[in-house]
Amino acid sequence: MSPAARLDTESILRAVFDLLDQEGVAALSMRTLATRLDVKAASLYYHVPNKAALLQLVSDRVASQVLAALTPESGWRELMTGMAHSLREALGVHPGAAAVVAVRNVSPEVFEPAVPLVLASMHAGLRLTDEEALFLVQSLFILVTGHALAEFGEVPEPPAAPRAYYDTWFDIALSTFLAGVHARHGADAG
Amino acid sequence: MSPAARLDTESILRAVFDLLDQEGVAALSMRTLATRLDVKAASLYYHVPNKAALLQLVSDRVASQVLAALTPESGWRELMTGMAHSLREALGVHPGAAAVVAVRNVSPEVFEPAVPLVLASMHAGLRLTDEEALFLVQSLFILVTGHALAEFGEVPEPPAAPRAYYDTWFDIALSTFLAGVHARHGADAG
DNA sequence: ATTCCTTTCTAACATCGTTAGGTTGAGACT
DNA sequence: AGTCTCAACCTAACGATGTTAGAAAGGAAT
Repeated sequence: MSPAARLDTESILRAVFDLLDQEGVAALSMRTLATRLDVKAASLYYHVPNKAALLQLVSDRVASQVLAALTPESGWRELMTGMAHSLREALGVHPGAAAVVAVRNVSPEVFEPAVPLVLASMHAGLRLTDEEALFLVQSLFILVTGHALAEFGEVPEPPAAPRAYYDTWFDIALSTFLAGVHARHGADAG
Repeated sequence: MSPAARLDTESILRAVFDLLDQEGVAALSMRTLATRLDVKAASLYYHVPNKAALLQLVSDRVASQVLAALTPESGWRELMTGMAHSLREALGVHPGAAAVVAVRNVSPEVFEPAVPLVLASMHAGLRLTDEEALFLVQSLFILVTGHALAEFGEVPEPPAAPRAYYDTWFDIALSTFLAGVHARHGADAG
């Protein structure tokens, strides 16, 4: 080591979230980001390969938070409602991140470690293949992300409709999807 | 009129779709677009206020195509499967447009005219309020769009998985959602 | 011919992501 | 102590972007 590093990937990522939350995705440039960190833009490239990789980090961070919040040994319904709610909450805390997460697929390194837990829960009370289980979970992810995107289009402009509107929409979308999962794969149904 | 207009909003929009299809959203700049039309970039601004408005036109065009394909006097299931399939087909024909459509809400001017038809179909065989019906339709829209986005992330790079993978995923997501709608609101259920 | 009005142009602005190459300064080694 | 090394930052510049102001072009109307 040498001149006590002012920067690292983690601190940069934190600044990205701050900037995203306060100014929105449109205000996120390598220069505005660097300014927040009392540094020049080029310095960021020592810690991060490029902007795309930085945004992928944002997406993966949100996803890994959601996956880390999963409770093992739970049933499929608990898993899916938990996932949906914690994802929605994460995107509610970081509204500017919704537009970033929505257009990016989660990295396999982030998703794959959670697969066994997901499959175990999905098979607890459901009759389906592994492939079907993962498809359903990914679809739920898409549904929640897309919903958040509709709510926080271009932060920080406030949503067009009141919060309650999106809350009920979310509840309806979620419970409808879960009802479909139960109807098609529920252990007590066909 | 004067020097026989080479440009109009419609021809520009066509060129946007062509460019989107062939080179992807990353290659769509006002300059590349103008070059395709044998014109300089600034000329576009006589016909379109800015790039954001142009992308909104793309989104609205896709949406209005989908809504125009709806068959009146149909049941809710026919409506929703028809919507889902024609939206997926439209985004399959214009893969680069998926990223554009996904991050934009459909303009009210495009959506509202279709509301009566949508509500009539949704009420044919379903017990729910108007608000619930619209929520479900919008959720389906989000689901299909998000799915297409996962498939065609950054066109024209080919998808990571084979076509069949996304086909079965799509079928599972759609039929699960529809099963949920039926389970929760089917006229013969509770 | 001259005027008028629509459409396109040239030229420029600020900002963007990114790279090449120079500077700094703390710890390691003699 | 002096010197070397190398991580971590800087300056400066590149080309590309969206956008605007204002000039030019060229039919249509007088």
